[in-house]
Amino acid sequence: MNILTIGQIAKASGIAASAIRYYESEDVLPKAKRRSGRRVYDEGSLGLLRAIQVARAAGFSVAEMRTIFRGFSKGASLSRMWKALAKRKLVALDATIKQAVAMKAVLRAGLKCNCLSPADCEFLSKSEWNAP
Amino acid sequence: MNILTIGQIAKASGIAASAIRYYESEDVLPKAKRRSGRRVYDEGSLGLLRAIQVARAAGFSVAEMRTIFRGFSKGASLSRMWKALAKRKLVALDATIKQAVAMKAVLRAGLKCNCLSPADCEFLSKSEWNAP
DNA sequence: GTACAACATGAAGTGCACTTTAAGTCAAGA
DNA sequence: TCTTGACTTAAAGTGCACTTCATGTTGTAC
Repeated sequence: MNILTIGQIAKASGIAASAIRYYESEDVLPKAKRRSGRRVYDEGSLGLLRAIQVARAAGFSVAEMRTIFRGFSKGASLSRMWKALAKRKLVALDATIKQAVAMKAVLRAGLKCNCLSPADCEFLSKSEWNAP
Repeated sequence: MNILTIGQIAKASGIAASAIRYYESEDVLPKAKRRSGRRVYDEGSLGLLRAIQVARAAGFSVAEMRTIFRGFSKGASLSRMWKALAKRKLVALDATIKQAVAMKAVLRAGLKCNCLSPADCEFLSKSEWNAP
């Protein structure tokens, strides 16, 4: 396992170096080892950064990622928090997927629809997708 | 169709009145008619607000919603913009769904996994889900 | 050994999406 | 009529997730 500078993992992961420093300061990433002041990383960190990318894209906040990623290795009570958050998030992700599917339906219909305004668009007023 | 005050649609839609005024100011919502200064709405507006909720949840920005919702009724060139945005968004929504599915896999694995840290979690380092 | 790019830190700045505040207007009920 | 609460506006404030800046240090190439 060869070592990487922050610039190198930044490039490799597609996450800005400033963002990586920010995640470290926010305790989402563990404090990187320093070699004469500079952060050094290994390839394992790259996997973690990709996990962060996925989590962000899936709508996790920085605070949530702190719990998710730092909770991996911690003891019983933190682990319970982790599991509780993970379960809530699984539900939230299903909601996200449902919303995305609904919005896809809106857009596809919009691409075909010739209504004059959203307010009296027959499709928009249909209740299936804009349910309570 | 009975008329509604901003407080009433706010309650009915679950969107704060301040947010509704904000959407109007940002030209996402059409300017509401005023009755002695106060905004008045009809039930059609409720459908539009729900559409906005779905769009927000699906990751649309306010600027995008302006194009999406105000573009419904406009002429040829705006309609072309609308269609272009809608197509791009359909692609983006598929990406969102994929990310959500990936994160669900991460979380489900995490709920079963006994690794000591994310950095050396065998699952996290698996490449299927954290692909390029 | 000197120049320069890449790094370090802390603080301040940015953009988005609202919310809150301040000061005033309006309408309906006691 | 008076009070109360829901409304109006413009402007300022908030929280998040970073980015940029100012200043200083380090490692490598020449």
